[in-house]
Amino acid sequence: MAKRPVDAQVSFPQLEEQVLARWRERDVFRESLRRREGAPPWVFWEGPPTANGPPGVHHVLSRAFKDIFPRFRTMRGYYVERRGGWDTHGLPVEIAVEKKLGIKSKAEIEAYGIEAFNAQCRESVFDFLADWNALTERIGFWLDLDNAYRTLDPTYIESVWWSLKQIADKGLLYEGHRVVPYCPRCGTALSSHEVAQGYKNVKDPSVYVRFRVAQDGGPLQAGDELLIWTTTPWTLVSNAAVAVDPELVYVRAKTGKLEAPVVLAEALIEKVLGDRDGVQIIDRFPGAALDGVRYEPPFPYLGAEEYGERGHTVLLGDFVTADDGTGLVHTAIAFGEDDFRLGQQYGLNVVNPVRLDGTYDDRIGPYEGRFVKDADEDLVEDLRKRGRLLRAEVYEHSYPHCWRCGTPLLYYAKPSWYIATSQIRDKLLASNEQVTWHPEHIKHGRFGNWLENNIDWALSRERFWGTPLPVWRCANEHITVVGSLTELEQLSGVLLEDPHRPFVDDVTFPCGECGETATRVPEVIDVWFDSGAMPFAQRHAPFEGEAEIEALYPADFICEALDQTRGWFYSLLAVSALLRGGELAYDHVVCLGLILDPDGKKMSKSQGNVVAPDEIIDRFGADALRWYFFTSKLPWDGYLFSPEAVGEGVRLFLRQLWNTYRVATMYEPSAHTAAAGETDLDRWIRSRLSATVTVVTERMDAYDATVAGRAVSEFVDDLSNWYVRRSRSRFWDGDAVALETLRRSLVTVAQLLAPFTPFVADEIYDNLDGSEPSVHLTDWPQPEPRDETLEEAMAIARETVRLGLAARGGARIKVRQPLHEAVVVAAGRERDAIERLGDVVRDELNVKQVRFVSQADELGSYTLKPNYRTLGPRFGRAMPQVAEAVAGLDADHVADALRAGRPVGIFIDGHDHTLGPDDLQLAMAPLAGYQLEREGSHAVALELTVDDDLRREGLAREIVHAVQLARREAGLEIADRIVLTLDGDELLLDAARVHEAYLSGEVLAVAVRYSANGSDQVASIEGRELRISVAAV
RNA sequence: GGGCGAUUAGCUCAGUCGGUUAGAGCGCUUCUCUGAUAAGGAAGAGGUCCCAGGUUCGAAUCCUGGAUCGCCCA
Repeated sequence: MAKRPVDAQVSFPQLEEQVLARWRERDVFRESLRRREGAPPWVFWEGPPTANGPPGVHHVLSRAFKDIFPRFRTMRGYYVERRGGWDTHGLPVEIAVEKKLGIKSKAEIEAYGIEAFNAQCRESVFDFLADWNALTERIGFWLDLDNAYRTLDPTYIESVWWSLKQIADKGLLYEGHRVVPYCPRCGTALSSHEVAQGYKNVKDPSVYVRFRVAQDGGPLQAGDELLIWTTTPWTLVSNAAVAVDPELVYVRAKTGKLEAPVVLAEALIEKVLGDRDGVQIIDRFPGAALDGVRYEPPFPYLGAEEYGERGHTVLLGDFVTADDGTGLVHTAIAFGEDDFRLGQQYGLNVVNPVRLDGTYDDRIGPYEGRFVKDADEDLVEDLRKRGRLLRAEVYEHSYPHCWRCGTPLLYYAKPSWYIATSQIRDKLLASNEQVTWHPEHIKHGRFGNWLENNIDWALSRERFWGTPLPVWRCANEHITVVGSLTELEQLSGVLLEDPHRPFVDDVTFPCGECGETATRVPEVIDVWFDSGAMPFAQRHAPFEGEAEIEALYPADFICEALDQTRGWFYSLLAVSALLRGGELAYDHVVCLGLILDPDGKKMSKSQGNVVAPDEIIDRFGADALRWYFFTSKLPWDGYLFSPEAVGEGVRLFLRQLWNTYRVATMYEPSAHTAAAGETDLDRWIRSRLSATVTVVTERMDAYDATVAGRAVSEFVDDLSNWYVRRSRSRFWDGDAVALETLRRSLVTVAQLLAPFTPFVADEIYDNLDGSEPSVHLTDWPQPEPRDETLEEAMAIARETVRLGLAARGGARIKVRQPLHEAVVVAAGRERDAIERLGDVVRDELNVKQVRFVSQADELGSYTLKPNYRTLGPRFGRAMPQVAEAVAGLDADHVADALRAGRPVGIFIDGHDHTLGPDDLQLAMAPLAGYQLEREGSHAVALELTVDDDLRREGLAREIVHAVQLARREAGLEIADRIVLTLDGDELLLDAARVHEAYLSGEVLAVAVRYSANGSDQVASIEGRELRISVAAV
């Protein structure tokens, strides 16, 4: 029996707090782990969030999915360690601290002191830890927060160092150049995220410049002019080469305005030269023909020899388009991504005449010391004077600026440390190949493409708060990569308690090769490497615990939002591949979509459309929010989030479940009903339950919470709207079998729901069963054998009822008015089904009997349709003729034939063909004059004649209804016995007398009196007056 | 500019292997039932399956191109 009464007006948020208290008291989470000790492990990795801001509703999404599958797997018998983790390093943390301190540049940070600055960072990353921990618990995300790993811990950093040394030992760590968006004023590179914040529409010069060909080459002659276009004249002083598309068609042409022939893409003649008519094309050739042509640079400050052999020549590039410009692209190695890559490809030296503060160095003679952007105008004027300018315009476009100080960013080649991931691309792809992605398209789409185009991992950041790059270098450029704190101690004699900057910067040691002093390079590493190292770093491996990293891989399950494809999903895979080759890093990934507001806009603070999780949870509860995320749609396409949508789930599912559960606690089983035995209805709901267990298990095994959850909700609907509804009178009688069937169903539902809505599931379990301290400590239910015949029969019976009720609706006869007969068209299995469940059908339709006709003739006629699904493949092109032939058949005749098991012949294209029962679809057509509802091959008709007996019976039911209302009006409890006094219209009183036993039973009257009474309530039944008095006894 | 995804009823979403009357819930209208739970049941209105081509006997579904939105990258 239930331990507690159940409040119909439950507050789910309050209930959840009670359940949380019970979990704490009974130590349920830890107990769930203890009980599975020694069981097969199922490995989950937590992708660490940063706790320097409050958690949002999108964090609840990922945390809900990170919870549901571990809970499910635990119930399935696995040991699922769930260790929390915090990402603690990185530029966002630094920026938050800069804001707090009111400083804006690296110089200011250095002035403030790196030690003090990093101390601030260390503190701020846990500013919102309490919020995160509270939310994690409140939403029922079972995660070991007490032992959470933190990327700032020396043990964690040491594991990261170890892995970097492994990578360096394989020759995959190197220093190279990289073009980054750089703010010359702040003296720092910006992350892509920061760059995205700072785009502004600006007017830049747009100049077409003439480069004179230096010597004959290919189709060109010395003195010809290459036309190039740029919006950054300041980069022309370090022009290194010109790029053309090898396949694009170029021309050598004479214009009226210039003496020398010019060279440009044919497609752009009009755009560049203004008109086509005055242009005389001398020669046409593909860009490949220009390969190697030597030209004179626009400015004399840096000679070709500075760049190497291919300096100031035409190169072939795959990024050149004929969309704008001239089809010949000015290439300045140090100032553009494409330029830089092309330079690498052709072995050009990186020559950068711009200082870190954005001014030219002494190599650019007259311009030395000038801020590059400010030199644009003078440089253009210089070109004009020397006859090197074709024309100069103003060009409006969007260009990135520093979001902090507004300075235009420069794309700028800087030295940087790389991991040569492009060398292990095959291993990355091999590892990805073994991953099961949800949704599947990520694998060869977004993620696979990204891996295919893998470029080396730019590992270093010139910042302060991060894992220091464990690389030491001496004056002779000898490199030492340090793999542990102990190793550093052995080299230097210093054992660092805190390996962060600035302490680590002070550690030096004599170089192992030459004995010169080695000092650490200044960089810290990309935070993504931190998180990618979590599989081993969270355990301080290989220094503690597992000495073999291999034992820690792979994860069975990880889950993050879509934006992690190039983030954590990549860093995990890459770190794994760097250390372990192409082995599987993680088996299943659930990749969640983004949460948008109801208008489809991304939630952001500046838009003011952010929904705080507490707002939803306080109103509807955590179960409601979880349920919404799991079942409202497939999670990877993103959500249009609104509180109302969450509320709908509460109303439609949680309330229905709760009320069904409440029914199960309202009635006591009574001994005398125990022998009544099990009915078809009981067997039906058990079979449905079993089917539900099967489907939920299967879908959850496949990481499909959506379909699994919806299957549970369909079952609860069947339980509530059919089983409970049909079992009311048995519950009222205390039928032990019915009550036990309901209770058992709900306990199993609670188990199925435990991973979805852990609070309400546990409350139901605890109150209805409670043999374990929590539903989360039970084993996942096993399906029992099903009775599919009965399930099908019930479906047919319910369909029959549906049609019958529709027929009543059509005839406008209330359900309370009994009718003699329902006539049902059904044969074979269908007839068996309806006969078997005849009580249900008669009762629901309120008819005295159900009569069957096996043919439609009495109620309507058949129509006939070809089954395209079977006939299409067979007849193909002849299908229209088949359809025509079928339409020509006599439907009733065919129905007879098929019923008798005889095939039907048609004649097509001079051949006879035989059609079987599967090839034809019979449907009912209505016949006039009957109150008939039909659908497909089903039909139900009602006999509408109401005689006096039926009329009295109908009136008796109306009276019952009226008395029930009077009881309620009088404030009586549901089980109160009454003395009933009736007076009024004689026809009504007559009906009451005839059906007095029925009436008394329904309204719990110990006696019925027919007389006038002072305290009457007046009811009107079909316009006749009935005065009712109810007196509790 | 490139990649990936999405587009189905007023709203939120399903739609299996291509099969001929495209579904559900919510909302709306009408009715019904209430000893059934802020419920239940019946009926109704509501659709250019984003657009245009193509493949096919047959396309919401497959192919090509385009539009719009979102994400990622440049």
